[in-house]
Amino acid sequence: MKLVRIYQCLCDETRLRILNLLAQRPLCVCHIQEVLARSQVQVSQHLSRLKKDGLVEANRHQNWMIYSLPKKVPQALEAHLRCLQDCIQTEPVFKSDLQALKKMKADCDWIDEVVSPKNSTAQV
Amino acid sequence: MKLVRIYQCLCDETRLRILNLLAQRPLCVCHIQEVLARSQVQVSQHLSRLKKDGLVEANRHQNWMIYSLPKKVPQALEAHLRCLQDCIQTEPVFKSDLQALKKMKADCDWIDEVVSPKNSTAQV
DNA sequence: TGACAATATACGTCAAATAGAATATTGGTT
DNA sequence: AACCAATATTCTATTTGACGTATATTGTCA
Repeated sequence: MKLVRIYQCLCDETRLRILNLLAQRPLCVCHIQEVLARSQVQVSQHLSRLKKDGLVEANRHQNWMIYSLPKKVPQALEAHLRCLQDCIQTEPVFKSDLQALKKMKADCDWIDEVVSPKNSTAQV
Repeated sequence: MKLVRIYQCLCDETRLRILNLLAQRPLCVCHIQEVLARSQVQVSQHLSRLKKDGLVEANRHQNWMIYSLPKKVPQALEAHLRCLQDCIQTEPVFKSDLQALKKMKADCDWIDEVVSPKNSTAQV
């Protein structure tokens, strides 16, 4: 993957906010939409942009698309995502996004179950 | 400095190539122009873009503007520039730019003298 | 199957970024 | 002062990106 592509993905604040959220946990579109207070279309478009370049991956579960950071990414990308994580919390938007996310914890706990079920028969 | 600004600077390949060159040594516009085989205007415009956000600094020496990476940059920027440096050599363009630069070494050695003169009276 | 919920895609529009041409600026030289 | 070399700026055309509206897709459930 070309280096410049990474930066082209990261050069939009909405996408940075999305990645910041996904760095916490897998989420479905509606949760992201709610935290960012952006339209469904906008969130969806940014997500598909990120997916196109492999910065996120998507898995459908029933009606919901669960987006997450891929477990395994190219080395350059991994380095940059780590660097991003190191720097991002110094900015208020990102911090408050995480707080908003925490408040919704109950709403998205089921996702953790789906992604890494403790009991493999316990599917929703 | 806002994080997204950093990425907006880095999301253009020409600018990445410029930064890659400047990571080696201070250079004047005409050298960059030659290595990148881009027009004077284009190089100048990208440089002024980078300067606007503090990714490079400029010092005039006679007819020449000497561009260089600032010694001291904000922490987030520094982290990202380091990350960039770690990753950039895996791509052919950047590697060959450095080789082209080496071939011009003789042409730009005077810059090193100007930037950090061994003998302070030895100005061109 | 019909209706609904969650998400995606298509298309048009507007703003911002890029590149090129022409011109301006700055400093040195004669 | 006239001229030249190096670089910057302005103006304009073109491209690209973001966003909104409308619509399509996919899966669930009655």
